[in-house]
Amino acid sequence: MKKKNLVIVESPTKAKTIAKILGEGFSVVSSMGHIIDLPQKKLGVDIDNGFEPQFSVLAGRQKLVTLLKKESVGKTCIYVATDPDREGEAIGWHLKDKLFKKKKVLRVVFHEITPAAVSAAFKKPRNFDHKMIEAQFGRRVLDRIVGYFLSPLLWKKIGRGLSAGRVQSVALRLVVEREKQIQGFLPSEYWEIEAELQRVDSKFLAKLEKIDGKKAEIRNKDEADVIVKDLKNKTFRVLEVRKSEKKRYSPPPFITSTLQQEAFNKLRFNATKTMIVAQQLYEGIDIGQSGPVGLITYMRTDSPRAAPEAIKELRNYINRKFGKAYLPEHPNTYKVRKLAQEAHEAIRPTSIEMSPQGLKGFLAPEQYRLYELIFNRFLASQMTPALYRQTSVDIQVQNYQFSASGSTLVFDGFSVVYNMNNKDPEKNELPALKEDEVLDLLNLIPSQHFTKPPSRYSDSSLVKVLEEEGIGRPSTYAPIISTLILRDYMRRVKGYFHATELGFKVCELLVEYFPRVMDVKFTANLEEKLDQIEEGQLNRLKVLQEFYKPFKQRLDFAQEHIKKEVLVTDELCDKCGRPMIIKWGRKGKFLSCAGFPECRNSKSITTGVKCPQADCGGELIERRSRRGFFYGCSNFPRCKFTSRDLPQDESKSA
DNA sequence: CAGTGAGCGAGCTTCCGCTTGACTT
Repeated sequence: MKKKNLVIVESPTKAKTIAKILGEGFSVVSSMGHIIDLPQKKLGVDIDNGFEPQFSVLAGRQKLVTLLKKESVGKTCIYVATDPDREGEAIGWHLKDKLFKKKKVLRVVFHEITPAAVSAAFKKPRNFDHKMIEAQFGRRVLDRIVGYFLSPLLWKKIGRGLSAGRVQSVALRLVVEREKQIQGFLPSEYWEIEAELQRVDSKFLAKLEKIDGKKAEIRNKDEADVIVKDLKNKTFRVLEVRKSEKKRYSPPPFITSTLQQEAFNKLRFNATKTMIVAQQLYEGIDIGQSGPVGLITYMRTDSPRAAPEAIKELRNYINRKFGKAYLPEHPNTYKVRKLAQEAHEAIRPTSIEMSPQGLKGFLAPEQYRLYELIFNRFLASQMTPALYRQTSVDIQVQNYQFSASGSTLVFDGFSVVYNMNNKDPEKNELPALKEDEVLDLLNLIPSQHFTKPPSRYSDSSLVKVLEEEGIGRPSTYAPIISTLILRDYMRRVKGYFHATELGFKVCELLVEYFPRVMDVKFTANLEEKLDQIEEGQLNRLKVLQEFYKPFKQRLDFAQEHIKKEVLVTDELCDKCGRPMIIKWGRKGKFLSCAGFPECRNSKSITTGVKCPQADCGGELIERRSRRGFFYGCSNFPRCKFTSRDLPQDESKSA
């Protein structure tokens, strides 16, 4: 039978699934994201003419355009089934507007790729939502203006090839500010005193909490010694025993941000690796059936909702495998984040019957580990809470008060399959205690501590803040991190981000001259306005005008007032005697004669660490390649020494 | 996982958000 209709979706995997559901009569092709966009080489926004965007076919996408046109020949209707969010609406509209102006084009939306949802959607197609498209155009144009105005400012004032943008620059700010907190942190000493107590034959530890009714603050050894001495041979008496029951609720199924966080915390995958492996699971694995099978739903999502069919299947599974006690009376539901667009459902296994163990032989080790994580998280999401019995006890010793607490697991619930990162699980088992009971003091243990600075961001914690603040989208969390590293604004050292000197410089310039754009809340405010455009209460032109006027003023001011940074060193040019200055080139920093271009002398900046190769005499230089940073010898190519880390220089440790 | 580079500045770089592929060395 001849196919009468054309369906366009965004992802090829989705195209395959939908083709199967729709069957005969529909030809399904994918756009692979945006085909039409602003040009890359120029601004592409007519600022004086209502900020009109100049959209054209993206470089390298012409082939796809030809294919789509060919596919459309002889079709009665084109159904645009791109994702049901702002971007999807715009992708679809561009297709209609630029490629199929004279054709019959209808919009179809569904939030789950299940036969029921897809069939229902095709029964009630609609027209394009122009308010939604306007909101996307507004977002697109604002981002273009911010990025393509600020980046050249950085080229002019700091160095070539740098970049700035609404999202990346705020992410950079978070990392830089954390770095500053760490640099400025002064550790302060404090002491804790624990008492080892005994009742009949069971022992436990209690901590000194209060002195004279106030929080105990012990600053040094002398103070601790005085207290320890004072406490010896005193009576420890139980003041109060409190008992409570605590529920720990099951976690929601994964969305992109939480998957990236947990994959880092539990598997040590960075955000990019998590997405690569998830993509493999989504696209399909050969599991001995005819053709590959997609093991998980779409991995770029901000919604924790799961398809009703999937929840039904899961509840049956829980009942069968774990029993009634693990199945809540009603399905668990989870809150959707405020800025979520909910185009896709949660990340979950496509079938709960495909257990990780059963697939182990077909999966690469990292695929297995990620699939197991996703599988167990989804499983846990529809199970009953874990139940704990908590006991806490206060113990009085004259004007001192000690406390101890312990908790015991009464019922494991969801935690039988998924471990949330609990704080130290109950090492302190408390005996049964009664009020007024006197305890034997076995030992007093004072211990020295220092306050610690906040820890640096990791893939996990950075993605967490970005998501909480509404900065970036599921498809961009991993690329944001990659960009900041690529620009050398920060480096990943053992999984944690260290802001670089360049990162500091760029951040400080932007914060000083563009405080509004650099505000962490800027994106959330923008999102509110975009929502208002979608609701018809605001128009795109107004949003852009309000933003642009003060922005342009600040830009002009910055252009005029920021002096091109010249970093003079104490080194002198060995050709002309003028001082050497630091410049940022394509491959990082280098020393240039201040007399450039009359004197073209340049040198590498050495680390001051000698090359460890015997009889080499060179010094190590930081090098930059496509794969990141490393240290090489100044005598290259004669000496080919390289190292990822800076070796310890014995000549320097005096 | 191993291995990355050889001058950088004079005409180039850049955004955010969708999505995967890849004629060349």
